[in-house]
Amino acid sequence: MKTPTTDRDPSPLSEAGASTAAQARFQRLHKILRDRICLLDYAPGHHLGEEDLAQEFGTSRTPIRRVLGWLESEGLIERRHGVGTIVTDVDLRSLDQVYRLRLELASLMGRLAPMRCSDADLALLQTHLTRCSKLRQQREPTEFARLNMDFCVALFSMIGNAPLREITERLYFQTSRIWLKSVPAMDLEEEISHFERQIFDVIEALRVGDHGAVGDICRAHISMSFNRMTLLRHAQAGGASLGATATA
Amino acid sequence: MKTPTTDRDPSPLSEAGASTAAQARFQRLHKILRDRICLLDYAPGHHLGEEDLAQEFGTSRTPIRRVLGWLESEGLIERRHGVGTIVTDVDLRSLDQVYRLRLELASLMGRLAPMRCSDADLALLQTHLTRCSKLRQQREPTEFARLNMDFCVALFSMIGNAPLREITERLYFQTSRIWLKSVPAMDLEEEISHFERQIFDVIEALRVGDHGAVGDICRAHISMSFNRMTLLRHAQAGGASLGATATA
DNA sequence: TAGGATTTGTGCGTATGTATT
DNA sequence: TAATACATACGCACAAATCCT
Repeated sequence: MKTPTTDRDPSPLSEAGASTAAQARFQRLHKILRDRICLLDYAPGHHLGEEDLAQEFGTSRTPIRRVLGWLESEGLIERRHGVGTIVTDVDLRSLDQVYRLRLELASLMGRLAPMRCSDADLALLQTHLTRCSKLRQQREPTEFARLNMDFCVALFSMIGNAPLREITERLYFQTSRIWLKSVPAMDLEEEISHFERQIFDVIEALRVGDHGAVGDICRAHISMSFNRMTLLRHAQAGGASLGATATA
Repeated sequence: MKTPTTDRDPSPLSEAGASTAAQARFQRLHKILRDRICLLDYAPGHHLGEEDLAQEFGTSRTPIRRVLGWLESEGLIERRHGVGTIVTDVDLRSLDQVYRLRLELASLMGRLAPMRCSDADLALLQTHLTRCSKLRQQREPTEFARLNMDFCVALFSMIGNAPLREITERLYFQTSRIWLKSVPAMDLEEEISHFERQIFDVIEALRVGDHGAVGDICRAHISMSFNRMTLLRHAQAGGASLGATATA
Protein backbone atom coordinates (compact mmCIF):
# COMPACT_ATOMS: atom_id res chain seq x y z
CA MET A 1 0.00 0.00 0.00
CA LYS A 2 2.81 2.37 0.86
CA THR A 3 4.88 1.72 -2.25
CA PRO A 4 3.82 0.35 -5.64
CA THR A 5 4.78 -3.27 -5.98
CA THR A 6 6.52 -2.67 -9.27
CA ASP A 7 9.05 -0.39 -7.60
CA ARG A 8 11.33 -2.36 -5.31
CA ASP A 9 12.85 -0.57 -2.34
CA PRO A 10 15.87 -2.64 -1.38
CA SER A 11 18.13 -0.31 0.55
CA PRO A 12 17.68 1.93 3.55
CA LEU A 13 18.55 4.67 1.08
CA SER A 14 16.11 5.12 -1.82
CA GLU A 15 14.47 8.49 -1.74
CA ALA A 16 11.30 6.88 -0.37
CA GLY A 17 10.64 8.54 2.99
CA ALA A 18 12.03 6.73 6.02
CA SER A 19 9.36 5.05 8.09
CA THR A 20 11.33 4.85 11.33
CA ALA A 21 13.37 7.48 13.14
CA ALA A 22 16.49 5.35 12.84
CA GLN A 23 16.21 5.18 9.06
CA ALA A 24 15.57 8.91 8.88
CA ARG A 25 18.72 9.59 10.88
CA PHE A 26 20.67 7.19 8.69
CA GLN A 27 19.57 8.98 5.52
CA ARG A 28 20.25 12.39 7.05
CA LEU A 29 23.77 11.53 8.20
CA HIS A 30 24.51 9.77 4.93
CA LYS A 31 23.49 12.78 2.89
CA ILE A 32 25.44 15.19 5.10
CA LEU A 33 28.68 13.21 4.94
CA ARG A 34 28.25 12.40 1.24
CA ASP A 35 27.82 16.09 0.42
CA ARG A 36 30.80 17.07 2.55
CA ILE A 37 32.93 14.60 0.63
CA CYS A 38 31.59 15.47 -2.82
CA LEU A 39 31.84 19.22 -2.21
CA LEU A 40 35.43 18.76 -1.02
CA ASP A 41 34.61 19.96 2.49
CA TYR A 42 36.36 16.69 3.30
CA ALA A 43 39.20 16.63 0.78
CA PRO A 44 40.68 13.36 -0.52
CA GLY A 45 42.88 11.90 2.21
CA HIS A 46 40.91 13.62 4.96
CA HIS A 47 40.65 11.55 8.13
CA LEU A 48 37.17 10.73 9.44
CA GLY A 49 37.21 9.69 13.10
CA GLU A 50 34.24 7.63 14.25
CA GLU A 51 34.41 9.10 17.72
CA ASP A 52 34.51 12.68 16.40
CA LEU A 53 31.49 12.15 14.15
CA ALA A 54 29.58 10.42 16.95
CA GLN A 55 30.20 13.42 19.18
CA GLU A 56 29.24 15.92 16.47
CA PHE A 57 25.90 14.25 15.76
CA GLY A 58 25.11 13.30 19.34
CA THR A 59 25.01 9.53 18.92
CA SER A 60 27.23 6.59 19.70
CA ARG A 61 29.70 5.15 17.21
CA THR A 62 27.29 2.41 16.12
CA PRO A 63 25.00 4.43 13.82
CA ILE A 64 28.04 6.30 12.53
CA ARG A 65 29.64 3.01 11.60
CA ARG A 66 26.55 2.03 9.62
CA VAL A 67 26.77 5.22 7.58
CA LEU A 68 30.51 4.82 7.05
CA GLY A 69 29.96 1.26 5.87
CA TRP A 70 27.54 2.52 3.27
CA LEU A 71 29.87 5.31 2.12
CA GLU A 72 32.59 2.69 1.80
CA SER A 73 30.39 0.55 -0.44
CA GLU A 74 29.86 3.64 -2.59
CA GLY A 75 33.61 4.07 -2.98
CA LEU A 76 33.76 7.47 -1.28
CA ILE A 77 35.79 6.42 1.76
CA GLU A 78 38.20 3.64 2.68
CA ARG A 79 38.41 2.01 6.10
CA ARG A 80 41.37 0.03 7.34
CA HIS A 81 41.62 -1.71 10.67
CA GLY A 82 44.18 -0.02 12.87
CA VAL A 83 44.66 2.87 10.46
CA GLY A 84 41.44 4.81 10.16
CA THR A 85 38.84 6.02 7.72
CA ILE A 86 40.01 8.31 4.93
CA VAL A 87 38.33 9.94 1.95
CA THR A 88 39.29 8.20 -1.29
CA ASP A 89 41.28 10.02 -3.92
CA VAL A 90 39.84 10.71 -7.35
CA ASP A 91 41.57 11.25 -10.65
CA LEU A 92 40.63 10.96 -14.28
CA ARG A 93 42.74 7.89 -14.93
CA SER A 94 41.31 5.70 -12.19
CA LEU A 95 37.74 6.78 -12.93
CA ASP A 96 37.99 6.43 -16.69
CA GLN A 97 36.01 3.18 -16.62
CA VAL A 98 33.28 4.78 -14.54
CA TYR A 99 32.94 7.56 -17.11
CA ARG A 100 32.70 5.11 -20.00
CA LEU A 101 29.93 3.26 -18.21
CA ARG A 102 28.10 6.46 -17.28
CA LEU A 103 27.96 7.37 -20.97
CA GLU A 104 26.20 4.13 -21.84
CA LEU A 105 23.82 4.32 -18.90
CA ALA A 106 22.87 7.88 -19.81
CA SER A 107 21.65 6.63 -23.19
CA LEU A 108 19.35 4.19 -21.40
CA MET A 109 17.96 6.81 -19.01
CA GLY A 110 14.82 7.64 -20.94
CA ARG A 111 14.72 4.66 -23.30
CA LEU A 112 14.54 1.72 -20.90
CA ALA A 113 11.44 3.23 -19.30
CA PRO A 114 9.66 6.59 -19.59
CA MET A 115 10.86 9.37 -17.27
CA ARG A 116 8.52 9.93 -14.30
CA CYS A 117 8.07 13.67 -14.72
CA SER A 118 5.24 15.61 -13.10
CA ASP A 119 4.56 19.32 -13.44
CA ALA A 120 6.08 19.83 -10.00
CA ASP A 121 9.25 18.09 -11.20
CA LEU A 122 9.47 20.40 -14.20
CA ALA A 123 8.97 23.40 -11.92
CA LEU A 124 11.84 22.17 -9.73
CA LEU A 125 14.14 21.96 -12.73
CA GLN A 126 13.11 25.50 -13.63
CA THR A 127 14.33 26.69 -10.22
CA HIS A 128 17.66 25.10 -11.01
CA LEU A 129 17.81 27.11 -14.20
CA THR A 130 17.10 30.25 -12.21
CA ARG A 131 19.75 29.40 -9.63
CA CYS A 132 22.21 28.86 -12.48
CA SER A 133 21.57 32.33 -13.85
CA LYS A 134 22.12 33.91 -10.45
CA LEU A 135 25.31 31.95 -9.87
CA ARG A 136 26.76 33.34 -13.08
CA GLN A 137 27.45 36.59 -11.22
CA GLN A 138 28.71 35.05 -7.98
CA ARG A 139 31.31 32.73 -9.50
CA GLU A 140 31.52 30.42 -6.48
CA PRO A 141 32.64 26.96 -7.63
CA THR A 142 31.35 25.14 -4.55
CA GLU A 143 27.85 26.58 -4.89
CA PHE A 144 27.95 25.73 -8.56
CA ALA A 145 28.89 22.13 -7.74
CA ARG A 146 26.02 22.01 -5.26
CA LEU A 147 23.61 23.19 -7.95
CA ASN A 148 24.91 20.56 -10.33
CA MET A 149 24.37 17.93 -7.63
CA ASP A 150 20.83 19.10 -6.90
CA PHE A 151 19.94 19.12 -10.58
CA CYS A 152 21.37 15.67 -11.24
CA VAL A 153 19.68 14.15 -8.18
CA ALA A 154 16.36 15.67 -9.26
CA LEU A 155 16.77 14.44 -12.81
CA PHE A 156 17.93 10.95 -11.84
CA SER A 157 14.94 10.57 -9.52
CA MET A 158 12.78 10.70 -12.62
CA ILE A 159 14.41 7.66 -14.21
CA GLY A 160 11.64 5.12 -14.67
CA ASN A 161 13.77 2.00 -14.34
CA ALA A 162 14.46 1.65 -10.60
CA PRO A 163 17.77 -0.27 -10.66
CA LEU A 164 19.10 2.01 -13.40
CA ARG A 165 18.13 4.96 -11.23
CA GLU A 166 20.10 3.71 -8.25
CA ILE A 167 23.16 2.80 -10.30
CA THR A 168 23.19 6.09 -12.19
CA GLU A 169 23.10 8.08 -8.98
CA ARG A 170 25.77 5.89 -7.40
CA LEU A 171 28.18 6.34 -10.30
CA TYR A 172 27.48 10.07 -10.44
CA PHE A 173 28.63 10.55 -6.85
CA GLN A 174 31.74 8.51 -7.55
CA THR A 175 32.86 10.99 -10.18
CA SER A 176 31.29 14.31 -9.15
CA ARG A 177 34.30 15.45 -7.12
CA ILE A 178 36.60 15.52 -10.13
CA TRP A 179 34.93 18.54 -11.65
CA LEU A 180 35.19 20.65 -8.49
CA LYS A 181 38.79 19.54 -8.06
CA SER A 182 39.58 20.65 -11.61
CA VAL A 183 37.81 24.00 -11.40
CA PRO A 184 40.78 26.16 -10.36
CA ALA A 185 42.44 25.46 -13.70
CA MET A 186 39.29 25.67 -15.81
CA ASP A 187 37.28 28.40 -17.46
CA LEU A 188 34.43 28.76 -14.98
CA GLU A 189 32.43 31.01 -17.31
CA GLU A 190 32.50 28.35 -20.01
CA GLU A 191 31.53 25.61 -17.56
CA ILE A 192 28.52 27.61 -16.39
CA SER A 193 27.39 28.21 -19.94
CA HIS A 194 27.60 24.51 -20.78
CA PHE A 195 25.66 23.54 -17.70
CA GLU A 196 22.97 26.17 -18.19
CA ARG A 197 22.51 24.87 -21.71
CA GLN A 198 22.17 21.32 -20.40
CA ILE A 199 19.45 22.29 -17.92
CA PHE A 200 17.62 24.21 -20.64
CA ASP A 201 17.81 21.37 -23.15
CA VAL A 202 16.72 18.74 -20.64
CA ILE A 203 13.69 20.79 -19.62
CA GLU A 204 12.78 21.30 -23.25
CA ALA A 205 13.07 17.58 -24.03
CA LEU A 206 10.95 16.67 -21.01
CA ARG A 207 8.34 19.30 -21.92
CA VAL A 208 7.79 17.85 -25.38
CA GLY A 209 7.87 14.31 -23.99
CA ASP A 210 10.96 13.14 -25.89
CA HIS A 211 12.41 11.06 -23.04
CA GLY A 212 15.02 9.42 -25.21
CA ALA A 213 16.48 12.81 -26.02
CA VAL A 214 16.98 13.53 -22.31
CA GLY A 215 19.46 10.69 -22.12
CA ASP A 216 21.22 11.78 -25.28
CA ILE A 217 21.60 15.31 -23.93
CA CYS A 218 23.06 14.06 -20.66
CA ARG A 219 25.37 11.69 -22.48
CA ALA A 220 26.65 14.49 -24.66
CA HIS A 221 27.33 16.75 -21.69
CA ILE A 222 29.03 14.02 -19.67
CA SER A 223 31.22 13.27 -22.67
CA MET A 224 32.12 16.89 -23.32
CA SER A 225 32.78 17.64 -19.67
CA PHE A 226 35.06 14.62 -19.47
CA ASN A 227 36.89 15.71 -22.59
CA ARG A 228 37.41 19.24 -21.29
CA MET A 229 38.95 17.88 -18.11
CA THR A 230 41.08 15.40 -20.02
CA LEU A 231 42.46 18.12 -22.27
CA LEU A 232 43.12 20.16 -19.16
CA ARG A 233 45.17 17.37 -17.64
CA HIS A 234 47.19 17.02 -20.82
CA ALA A 235 47.76 20.74 -20.96
CA GLN A 236 49.01 20.74 -17.37
CA ALA A 237 51.25 17.72 -17.94
CA GLY A 238 52.68 19.32 -21.05
CA GLY A 239 53.36 22.55 -19.23
CA ALA A 240 51.20 24.56 -21.61
CA SER A 241 49.59 27.81 -20.55
CA LEU A 242 46.34 27.68 -18.62
CA GLY A 243 44.65 30.09 -20.98
CA ALA A 244 41.41 29.57 -22.84
CA THR A 245 43.10 28.04 -25.87
CA ALA A 246 44.15 24.43 -25.47
CA THR A 247 45.53 22.78 -28.58
CA ALA A 248 46.85 19.27 -28.92
CA MET B 1 51.78 -2.90 -6.29
CA LYS B 2 49.13 -5.34 -5.14
CA THR B 3 46.45 -4.14 -7.52
CA PRO B 4 46.75 -2.24 -10.78
CA THR B 5 45.87 1.40 -10.30
CA THR B 6 43.34 1.28 -13.10
CA ASP B 7 41.24 -1.26 -11.22
CA ARG B 8 39.61 0.31 -8.20
CA ASP B 9 38.71 -1.95 -5.29
CA PRO B 10 36.00 -0.08 -3.42
CA SER B 11 34.16 -2.69 -1.41
CA PRO B 12 35.19 -5.37 1.07
CA LEU B 13 33.73 -7.71 -1.52
CA SER B 14 35.50 -7.66 -4.90
CA GLU B 15 37.02 -11.02 -5.67
CA ALA B 16 40.44 -9.62 -4.79
CA GLY B 17 41.78 -11.74 -1.93
CA ALA B 18 41.14 -10.46 1.56
CA SER B 19 44.22 -9.09 3.26
CA THR B 20 42.97 -9.39 6.84
CA ALA B 21 41.29 -12.27 8.62
CA ALA B 22 38.21 -10.16 9.31
CA GLN B 23 37.71 -9.41 5.63
CA ALA B 24 38.23 -13.07 4.75
CA ARG B 25 35.55 -14.09 7.22
CA PHE B 26 33.23 -11.41 5.87
CA GLN B 27 33.60 -12.67 2.33
CA ARG B 28 33.21 -16.28 3.42
CA LEU B 29 30.02 -15.66 5.39
CA HIS B 30 28.65 -13.43 2.66
CA LYS B 31 29.16 -16.07 0.01
CA ILE B 32 27.68 -18.82 2.19
CA LEU B 33 24.52 -16.89 3.01
CA ARG B 34 24.17 -15.52 -0.51
CA ASP B 35 24.36 -19.02 -1.97
CA ARG B 36 21.88 -20.37 0.56
CA ILE B 37 19.43 -17.66 -0.48
CA CYS B 38 20.00 -17.98 -4.22
CA LEU B 39 19.83 -21.79 -4.15
CA LEU B 40 16.57 -21.58 -2.16
CA ASP B 41 18.09 -23.29 0.85
CA TYR B 42 16.61 -20.21 2.50
CA ALA B 43 13.30 -19.82 0.67
CA PRO B 44 11.63 -16.41 0.23
CA GLY B 45 10.07 -15.44 3.55
CA HIS B 46 12.58 -17.53 5.51
CA HIS B 47 13.52 -15.99 8.85
CA LEU B 48 17.20 -15.30 9.51
CA GLY B 49 17.94 -14.82 13.22
CA GLU B 50 21.11 -12.88 14.01
CA GLU B 51 21.64 -14.85 17.20
CA ASP B 52 21.21 -18.18 15.41
CA LEU B 53 23.70 -17.29 12.69
CA ALA B 54 26.17 -15.97 15.26
CA GLN B 55 25.98 -19.28 17.08
CA GLU B 56 26.31 -21.34 13.90
CA PHE B 57 29.47 -19.52 12.77
CA GLY B 58 30.96 -19.10 16.22
CA THR B 59 31.04 -15.31 16.36
CA SER B 60 29.08 -12.54 17.99
CA ARG B 61 26.21 -10.75 16.30
CA THR B 62 28.43 -7.88 15.16
CA PRO B 63 30.14 -9.53 12.16
CA ILE B 64 26.84 -11.22 11.27
CA ARG B 65 25.14 -7.85 11.20
CA ARG B 66 27.79 -6.54 8.79
CA VAL B 67 27.07 -9.36 6.38
CA LEU B 68 23.31 -8.95 6.72
CA GLY B 69 23.67 -5.24 6.02
CA TRP B 70 25.45 -6.06 2.79
CA LEU B 71 22.89 -8.67 1.76
CA GLU B 72 20.19 -6.08 2.44
CA SER B 73 21.90 -3.58 0.13
CA GLU B 74 21.92 -6.30 -2.52
CA GLY B 75 18.16 -6.71 -2.16
CA LEU B 76 18.32 -10.34 -1.01
CA ILE B 77 16.98 -9.81 2.50
CA GLU B 78 14.88 -7.28 4.35
CA ARG B 79 15.40 -6.21 7.97
CA ARG B 80 12.81 -4.55 10.16
CA HIS B 81 13.27 -3.36 13.70
CA GLY B 82 11.30 -5.51 16.11
CA VAL B 83 10.26 -7.95 13.42
CA GLY B 84 13.32 -9.71 12.10
CA THR B 85 15.29 -10.44 8.96
CA ILE B 86 13.51 -12.27 6.16
CA VAL B 87 14.51 -13.39 2.67
CA THR B 88 12.91 -11.18 0.01
CA ASP B 89 10.38 -12.59 -2.38
CA VAL B 90 11.05 -12.71 -6.10
CA ASP B 91 8.65 -12.75 -8.98
CA LEU B 92 8.80 -11.89 -12.65
CA ARG B 93 6.66 -8.78 -12.36
CA SER B 94 8.70 -7.04 -9.67
CA LEU B 95 12.01 -7.94 -11.32
CA ASP B 96 10.95 -7.01 -14.84
CA GLN B 97 12.95 -3.77 -14.68
CA VAL B 98 16.03 -5.63 -13.49
CA TYR B 99 15.78 -7.97 -16.47
CA ARG B 100 15.44 -5.12 -18.94
CA LEU B 101 18.57 -3.51 -17.51
CA ARG B 102 20.49 -6.80 -17.50
CA LEU B 103 19.82 -7.12 -21.23
CA GLU B 104 21.41 -3.76 -21.95
CA LEU B 105 24.37 -4.35 -19.63
CA ALA B 106 25.03 -7.72 -21.27
CA SER B 107 25.52 -5.94 -24.59
CA LEU B 108 28.19 -3.78 -22.97
CA MET B 109 30.02 -6.69 -21.36
CA GLY B 110 32.64 -7.18 -24.05
CA ARG B 111 32.31 -3.87 -25.89
CA LEU B 112 33.04 -1.33 -23.15
CA ALA B 113 36.38 -3.02 -22.49
CA PRO B 114 38.00 -6.26 -23.66
CA MET B 115 37.27 -9.38 -21.59
CA ARG B 116 40.17 -10.36 -19.31
CA CYS B 117 40.47 -13.97 -20.38
CA SER B 118 43.57 -16.10 -19.73
CA ASP B 119 44.10 -19.69 -20.77
CA ALA B 120 43.32 -20.75 -17.20
CA ASP B 121 40.00 -18.91 -17.43
CA LEU B 122 39.11 -20.74 -20.62
CA ALA B 123 40.04 -24.03 -18.99
CA LEU B 124 37.72 -23.21 -16.09
CA LEU B 125 34.82 -22.58 -18.46
CA GLN B 126 35.58 -25.92 -20.08
CA THR B 127 35.10 -27.64 -16.73
CA HIS B 128 31.70 -25.98 -16.53
CA LEU B 129 30.85 -27.49 -19.89
CA THR B 130 31.91 -30.92 -18.60
CA ARG B 131 29.87 -30.51 -15.43
CA CYS B 132 26.89 -29.57 -17.58
CA SER B 133 27.16 -32.80 -19.57
CA LYS B 134 27.30 -34.89 -16.40
CA LEU B 135 24.34 -33.06 -14.88
CA ARG B 136 22.24 -33.98 -17.87
CA GLN B 137 21.92 -37.50 -16.43
CA GLN B 138 21.41 -36.46 -12.81
CA ARG B 139 18.56 -34.00 -13.38
CA GLU B 140 19.04 -32.19 -10.06
CA PRO B 141 17.76 -28.61 -10.41
CA THR B 142 19.71 -27.25 -7.43
CA GLU B 143 23.04 -28.57 -8.70
CA PHE B 144 22.18 -27.17 -12.10
CA ALA B 145 21.48 -23.76 -10.55
CA ARG B 146 24.82 -23.96 -8.74
CA LEU B 147 26.58 -24.68 -12.03
CA ASN B 148 24.83 -21.74 -13.65
CA MET B 149 25.98 -19.55 -10.76
CA ASP B 150 29.58 -20.75 -10.96
CA PHE B 151 29.67 -20.19 -14.71
CA CYS B 152 28.19 -16.71 -14.50
CA VAL B 153 30.52 -15.64 -11.69
CA ALA B 154 33.51 -16.92 -13.66
CA LEU B 155 32.37 -15.17 -16.83
CA PHE B 156 31.50 -11.91 -15.09
CA SER B 157 34.91 -11.83 -13.42
CA MET B 158 36.38 -11.45 -16.92
CA ILE B 159 34.49 -8.22 -17.62
CA GLY B 160 37.14 -5.59 -18.25
CA ASN B 161 35.18 -2.60 -17.02
CA ALA B 162 35.31 -2.83 -13.21
CA PRO B 163 32.10 -0.99 -12.26
CA LEU B 164 30.17 -2.83 -14.97
CA ARG B 165 31.53 -6.08 -13.55
CA GLU B 166 30.26 -5.33 -10.05
CA ILE B 167 26.85 -4.17 -11.24
CA THR B 168 26.36 -7.12 -13.57
CA GLU B 169 27.11 -9.59 -10.79
CA ARG B 170 24.87 -7.71 -8.36
CA LEU B 171 21.89 -7.75 -10.73
CA TYR B 172 22.47 -11.40 -11.59
CA PHE B 173 22.12 -12.44 -7.95
CA GLN B 174 18.97 -10.36 -7.65
CA THR B 175 17.26 -12.44 -10.35
CA SER B 176 18.97 -15.83 -10.19
CA ARG B 177 16.44 -17.34 -7.80
CA ILE B 178 13.56 -16.98 -10.21
CA TRP B 179 14.81 -19.71 -12.50
CA LEU B 180 15.19 -22.29 -9.72
CA LYS B 181 11.79 -21.31 -8.37
CA SER B 182 10.24 -21.89 -11.81
CA VAL B 183 11.97 -25.19 -12.48
CA PRO B 184 9.25 -27.55 -11.16
CA ALA B 185 6.94 -26.39 -13.95
CA MET B 186 9.55 -26.21 -16.69
CA ASP B 187 11.11 -28.64 -19.14
CA LEU B 188 14.45 -29.30 -17.40
CA GLU B 189 15.86 -31.13 -20.40
CA GLU B 190 15.24 -28.11 -22.60
CA GLU B 191 16.76 -25.74 -20.03
CA ILE B 192 19.91 -27.84 -19.81
CA SER B 193 20.26 -27.88 -23.59
CA HIS B 194 19.92 -24.10 -23.80
CA PHE B 195 22.50 -23.57 -21.07
CA GLU B 196 24.99 -26.06 -22.52
CA ARG B 197 24.71 -24.23 -25.82
CA GLN B 198 25.36 -20.91 -24.07
CA ILE B 199 28.54 -22.19 -22.41
CA PHE B 200 29.73 -23.65 -25.70
CA ASP B 201 29.05 -20.46 -27.65
CA VAL B 202 30.69 -18.21 -25.05
CA ILE B 203 33.83 -20.34 -25.02
CA GLU B 204 33.95 -20.29 -28.81
CA ALA B 205 33.56 -16.50 -28.93
CA LEU B 206 36.28 -16.02 -26.32
CA ARG B 207 38.59 -18.43 -28.13
CA VAL B 208 38.42 -16.47 -31.38
CA GLY B 209 38.70 -13.18 -29.48
CA ASP B 210 35.29 -11.78 -30.46
CA HIS B 211 34.52 -10.18 -27.10
CA GLY B 212 31.53 -8.27 -28.40
CA ALA B 213 29.87 -11.53 -29.39
CA VAL B 214 30.17 -12.81 -25.81
CA GLY B 215 27.83 -10.08 -24.64
CA ASP B 216 25.43 -10.71 -27.50
CA ILE B 217 25.28 -14.41 -26.68
CA CYS B 218 24.58 -13.70 -23.01
CA ARG B 219 21.97 -11.12 -23.91
CA ALA B 220 20.20 -13.57 -26.18
CA HIS B 221 20.14 -16.27 -23.53
CA ILE B 222 18.95 -13.91 -20.79
CA SER B 223 16.19 -12.75 -23.10
CA MET B 224 15.11 -16.26 -24.10
CA SER B 225 15.23 -17.55 -20.56
CA PHE B 226 13.09 -14.64 -19.41
CA ASN B 227 10.61 -15.28 -22.20
CA ARG B 228 10.33 -18.97 -21.39
CA MET B 229 9.53 -18.12 -17.77
CA THR B 230 7.07 -15.42 -18.80
CA LEU B 231 5.20 -17.80 -21.09
CA LEU B 232 5.19 -20.31 -18.26
CA ARG B 233 3.57 -17.79 -15.94
CA HIS B 234 0.91 -17.02 -18.51
CA ALA B 235 0.28 -20.70 -19.08
CA GLN B 236 -0.15 -21.23 -15.35
CA ALA B 237 -2.39 -18.21 -14.98
CA GLY B 238 -4.50 -19.33 -17.92
CA GLY B 239 -4.79 -22.85 -16.56
CA ALA B 240 -3.20 -24.39 -19.66
CA SER B 241 -1.46 -27.74 -19.51
CA LEU B 242 2.12 -27.87 -18.29
CA GLY B 243 3.27 -29.88 -21.30
CA ALA B 244 6.16 -29.12 -23.58
CA THR B 245 4.06 -27.19 -26.07
CA ALA B 246 3.22 -23.66 -25.05
CA THR B 247 1.54 -21.56 -27.68
CA ALA B 248 0.46 -17.98 -27.39
C1' DT C 1 -6.64 -2.99 25.38
C1' DA C 2 -2.63 -4.45 27.81
C1' DG C 3 1.26 -7.23 28.68
C1' DG C 4 4.89 -10.35 27.56
C1' DA C 5 7.95 -12.62 24.19
C1' DT C 6 10.97 -11.96 20.45
C1' DT C 7 14.03 -9.45 17.40
C1' DT C 8 16.70 -5.79 15.61
C1' DG C 9 19.03 -1.22 16.85
C1' DT C 10 22.13 1.24 20.09
C1' DG C 11 25.81 2.24 23.50
C1' DC C 12 30.13 1.29 25.33
C1' DG C 13 34.11 -1.23 26.94
C1' DT C 14 37.66 -4.36 25.13
C1' DA C 15 40.58 -6.66 21.63
C1' DT C 16 43.24 -6.40 17.55
C1' DG C 17 45.83 -4.35 13.99
C1' DT C 18 48.84 -0.51 12.20
C1' DA C 19 52.16 3.16 12.24
C1' DT C 20 55.47 5.84 14.50
C1' DT C 21 59.11 6.77 17.75
C1' DT D 1 63.63 -4.02 17.43
C1' DA D 2 60.39 -2.93 21.01
C1' DA D 3 57.12 0.02 23.04
C1' DT D 4 53.57 3.33 22.72
C1' DA D 5 49.63 5.74 20.64
C1' DC D 6 45.61 5.53 18.10
C1' DA D 7 41.77 3.78 15.19
C1' DT D 8 38.76 0.32 13.71
C1' DA D 9 36.61 -4.42 14.69
C1' DC D 10 34.38 -7.14 18.07
C1' DG D 11 31.45 -8.80 21.95
C1' DC D 12 28.00 -8.08 25.21
C1' DA D 13 24.28 -5.78 27.70
C1' DC D 14 20.41 -2.75 27.21
C1' DA D 15 16.76 -0.03 24.70
C1' DA D 16 13.16 0.26 21.29
C1' DA D 17 9.90 -1.69 18.20
C1' DT D 18 6.70 -5.16 16.68
C1' DC D 19 3.59 -9.08 17.15
C1' DC D 20 0.70 -12.27 19.48
C1' DT D 21 -2.02 -13.68 23.27
